[in-house]
Amino acid sequence: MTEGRVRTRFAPSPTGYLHVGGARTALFSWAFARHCGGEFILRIEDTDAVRSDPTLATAIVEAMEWLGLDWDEGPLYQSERREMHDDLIRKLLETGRAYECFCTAEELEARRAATGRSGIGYRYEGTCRGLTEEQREAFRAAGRTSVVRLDARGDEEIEVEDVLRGTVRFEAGIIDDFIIRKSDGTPTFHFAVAADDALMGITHVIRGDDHLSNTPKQIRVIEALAEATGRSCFRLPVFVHLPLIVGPDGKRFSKRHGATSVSEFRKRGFLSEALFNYLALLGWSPGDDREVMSREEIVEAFTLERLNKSAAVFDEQKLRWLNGQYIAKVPLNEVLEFLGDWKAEYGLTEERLKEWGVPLSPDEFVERVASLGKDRAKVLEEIAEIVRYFLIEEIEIEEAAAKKHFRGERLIERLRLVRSVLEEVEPWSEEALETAIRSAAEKHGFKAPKLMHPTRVAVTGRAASPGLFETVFLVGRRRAIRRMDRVLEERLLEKTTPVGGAVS
RNA sequence: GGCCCCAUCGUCUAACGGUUAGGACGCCAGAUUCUCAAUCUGGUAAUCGGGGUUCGAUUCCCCGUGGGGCCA
Repeated sequence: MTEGRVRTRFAPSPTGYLHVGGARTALFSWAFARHCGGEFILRIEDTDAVRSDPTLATAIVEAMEWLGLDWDEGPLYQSERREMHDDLIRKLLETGRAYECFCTAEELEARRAATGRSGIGYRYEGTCRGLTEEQREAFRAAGRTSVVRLDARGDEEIEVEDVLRGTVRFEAGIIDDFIIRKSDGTPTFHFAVAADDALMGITHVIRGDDHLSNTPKQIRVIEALAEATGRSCFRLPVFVHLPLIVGPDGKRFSKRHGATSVSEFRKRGFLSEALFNYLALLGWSPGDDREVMSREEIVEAFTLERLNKSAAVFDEQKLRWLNGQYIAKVPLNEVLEFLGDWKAEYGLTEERLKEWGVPLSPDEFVERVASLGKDRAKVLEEIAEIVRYFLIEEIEIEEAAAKKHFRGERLIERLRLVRSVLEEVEPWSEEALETAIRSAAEKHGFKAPKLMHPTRVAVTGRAASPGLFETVFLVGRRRAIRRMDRVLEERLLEKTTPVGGAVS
């Protein structure tokens, strides 16, 4: 036995991807074990062969790894523990703590209906509890299948000791003789969970709030097992029932609220550290004003006492903010890795850049552009969109941007002026561009921004971009001029009568 | 419906009987820059309601209300 040593576990069932709610539960279990110098175990609850999918089990394991939630034992598969479960159920049968039940679904349904109130809250009466061996034989001979039920009778109320909620009392008789082995021979969830947690020496069962109501059943399983086997491992763990994560409508956070699985967030370009940090802060706080915290800092500060009792709304806005904080710190090469092969995707060859008039190698160009996107993105997947006009030939001019900056005195003249600067400036560099455009502005009596804003819109199609000179530089001399020309042409076509005089 | 849990700004939370109820996200202003982003300043905004207990309740107790979970 691991006396005194904290052991926690995370026990997802592979019926879906790792949900952020599950991930947070795992995170708290993990952080508690790490904080205490204890052990964290990953157990896959794949007992339900029908609904379980091995692919999903793999996906969950990967998501755990990605989040940095490493485990000391596992992944253990519950399905591989079948023999142990069978042995224990046999023991319960032998000692009379459990019994075979031959009631058919139809019989149960009829009795349920007879209780009225649409049958909600029906409790099995224990009909098969006192069956003799002869009666059982008769049922078998008649071709009836059986399940195994736990004799869960008790006169005293069941107390669940929960770290967050104190002692939660359930009235005696609230639970019936529930099934611990289904007719197909597989153990039920309540049985397997309780048995495995005990068998594995789990000291703290940290799980979702939704299991609180089922805990009395699991306590009954442990009690029965202790009695039937006499083994000391069958004693109650400390329970910690975490509040759920809910959507903006207060309902359990689910697909209809948008992305919910860890892998989706990963795909969209949320960083592992950011999601980890955010999840840690959802229902827990370090007690001081820290918000941006590393895994180490979280482990260091983590205690169960600082967990919150009420449900928390998943706020993607705040996640985005945190993610932005981490993106700012992440090295560019990691961002590039996420972005994939831009050179291939956008055809950024040596020749293409040369044709655009960008005096950079494809690698340099991609780095510069990605870096500009990185500085502005809250989520990695947004980067390509933010810097799109650097990557493609033809751009759309956003209407709002045009409306805002293609106006005012001598617009055409200003655009032509900049165009001529782009044509003549040497060398094609950020610094030279700045000097040339600013002096041209001064020379012709314009405030620099008067030249810059329309230029930005013409060259990027948008009212917002990185610094104008760097932007123009990266768009390239030829491509920038083409974009200016296109705007000039369209403006002139728009106004049938030429505006102002030709430039100089 | 029965049982159980929960309740501080819109959201995440701090304050474990005594604070002008603090911080963060968002939002709104301002500073800064050529715009955006970032950054910095300032502002907006909360103790669900009613009873108790107490010299004093966000905090403890009860009831109500609301939300959620489990039970099929």
